[in-house]
Amino acid sequence: MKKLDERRKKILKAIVQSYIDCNTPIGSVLLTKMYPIGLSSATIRNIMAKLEEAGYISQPHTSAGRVPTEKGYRFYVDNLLEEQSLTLSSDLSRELSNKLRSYEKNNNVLIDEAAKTLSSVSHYLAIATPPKVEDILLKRIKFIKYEKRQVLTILISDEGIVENKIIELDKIHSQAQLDEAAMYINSKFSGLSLKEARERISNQLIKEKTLYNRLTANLLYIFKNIIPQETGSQPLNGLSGTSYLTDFASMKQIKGILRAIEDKRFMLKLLQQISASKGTQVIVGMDQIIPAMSELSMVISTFSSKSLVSGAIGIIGPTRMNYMKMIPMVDHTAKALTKILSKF
Amino acid sequence: MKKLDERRKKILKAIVQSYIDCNTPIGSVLLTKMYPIGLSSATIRNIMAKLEEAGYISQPHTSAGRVPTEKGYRFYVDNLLEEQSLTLSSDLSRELSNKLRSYEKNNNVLIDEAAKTLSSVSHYLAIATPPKVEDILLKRIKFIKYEKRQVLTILISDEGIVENKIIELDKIHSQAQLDEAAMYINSKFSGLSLKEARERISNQLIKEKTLYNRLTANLLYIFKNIIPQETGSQPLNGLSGTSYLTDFASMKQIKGILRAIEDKRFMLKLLQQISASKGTQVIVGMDQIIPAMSELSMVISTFSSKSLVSGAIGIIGPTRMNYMKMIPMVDHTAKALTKILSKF
DNA sequence: TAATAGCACTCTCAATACCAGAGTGCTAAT
DNA sequence: ATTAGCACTCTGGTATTGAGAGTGCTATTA
Repeated sequence: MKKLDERRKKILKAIVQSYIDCNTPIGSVLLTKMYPIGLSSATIRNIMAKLEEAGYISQPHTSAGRVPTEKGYRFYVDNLLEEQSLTLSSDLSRELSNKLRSYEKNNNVLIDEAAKTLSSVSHYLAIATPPKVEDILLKRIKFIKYEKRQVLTILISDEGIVENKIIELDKIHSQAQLDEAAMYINSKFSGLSLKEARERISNQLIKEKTLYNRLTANLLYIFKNIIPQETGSQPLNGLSGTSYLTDFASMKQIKGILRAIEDKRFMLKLLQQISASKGTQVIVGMDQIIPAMSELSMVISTFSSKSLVSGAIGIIGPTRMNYMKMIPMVDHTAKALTKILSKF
Repeated sequence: MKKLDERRKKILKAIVQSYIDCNTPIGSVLLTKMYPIGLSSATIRNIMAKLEEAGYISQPHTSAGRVPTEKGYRFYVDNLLEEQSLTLSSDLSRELSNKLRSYEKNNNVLIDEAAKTLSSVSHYLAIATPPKVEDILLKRIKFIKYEKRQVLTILISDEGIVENKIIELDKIHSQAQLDEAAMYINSKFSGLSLKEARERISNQLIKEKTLYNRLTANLLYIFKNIIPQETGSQPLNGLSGTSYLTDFASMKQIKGILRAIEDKRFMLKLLQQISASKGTQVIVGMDQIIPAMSELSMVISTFSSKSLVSGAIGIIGPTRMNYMKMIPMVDHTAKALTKILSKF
């Protein structure tokens, strides 16, 4: 799998790069002209034949040039991109960071803006998944007497207000009573993730009905129902550059992508894929995830906030995209996001 | 402009409808076969020549059939669609209403869901603009002492909580002090629209600096800044069925539409267009609004909530869509939305 | 006199043929 | 081991052609 001698690597790299440049199958003659390899076209042809046999490149038809296969791209990304060349121009790097810094305040807007910036510099589709709501750590809950039997309930995490709702109790209670109940609930559940909190409440409500007074039990129940669920119906948070789709995707691919975006199950699969390992990674050929999305690739990276809740941000483009530019771009953006989120 | 005799109307209607059905230019012979008009193809040809001269239909090229022009569609929609035929099957009507009723709770989700339903039954792109934030009527503002100098500020309207934020004051104040300031502010501004409120505060802060004590002035200032602005950057609220685009739009059109959606200025233009008159209306040929969107039409309707704040919901499809089905669909959905929103 | 049948004409679209260009694999020579 | 040379193959663009569909005009009919 990995035993390609130096000469073959060199040729493969040249093929991939010129294919990325020209978007046209690469023939042996053309290659000798573009790259100053000290070899004749005939020799290149021999090497190409070997590379094809090994599955790294293929011919669209007899007597066309060669095109990298998925395996070819994979190898290129993994072994042929040297670290040193993966740097962002300092101009671009500054531009990315600055744009983001101006949106520090609001997390959702920040993530949206990150996707927007990424798509506008890459000219590909940018997507960002917000941090999983369920993993947010609860700081405290607050009940505020509002009007008659109505109570304003607020869920607060380190990142700010998570959820708030006006709910209606069956009886009128004083603010002091509410405070007492809140204090009790906080003592038991603050510090947990929302998911854990919900689960624990469910258990306790069943087991120890008698432990709580009526009000506390009521509020606990309400608390549980207020915790936002990962419904899968909420719209995709950061999504930008859909109009670039027409530049690099076919009708079929566009349909596939748009459907995936609306569907949201796509995002879940995606998250599974990438959450396995941290850092920036490249998915070559997305037909594994969504059929009809072959020929498309993804460069994606994870970011995280102070409380270690993490999301992902990246781009979707043609498999023949310029990885040398795109990888550092995504990487930088994700790191900038992490920096800003952690500071807050 | 309107003086088409009965026979010509009949022919125009037949042309438009069969073009909608077949999506192919309609010739005189074909027409006589499909519709039992008591006329021969030669006669039809004569009439067609007149209709073409008057600008209602056109030929893609000599010796192809005729295709309706925008003017032709316009006339068809305005004069040739009889009221009686514009009814929804009761099945579909029930389906639409039921689906919506299950989302009564949350306005934004409700509107999203309405768009989703609309796109899934029409197979076209559905869009919905949420009510203008600026027109929401302010019910009251509330300041809640939170922690040390921090204060939780909540904006409430008839529809529920509009905005909330934790802000930081320069000094510590008691809840009583905060309540007093809130009471004062409420007495002055509750009942106004958010827009009006903001404007008035600006004026008063300039003119009557001396009238308020330090805290009230501070809170007024904060209040003003918290009022959500129509920034144009917030993502489009209800948008569904983008993947259907590939079924009826060309690459160019898709690009145009996607760009418009991301841009949001599109929505403003749109709202201007339709807010002029209430009810369901048809925009034939959207190149007026967005160039590159010719051949596309829109069926859109307004809806409103209790406090008369109104939004719009509709579909975008090919100009040759089936208006007889689409108009009642959109109409019904908008009415159902209004019903649900008013009840709440 | 309005409607119609017939006919010559026009234009598109699909199929076919053809050719230049680019690329390959193989063989023989260096 | 590398290379030059050559015969062969395949695509993509450009003509060419013929069938099909539709029109406008004219002569005919009721």
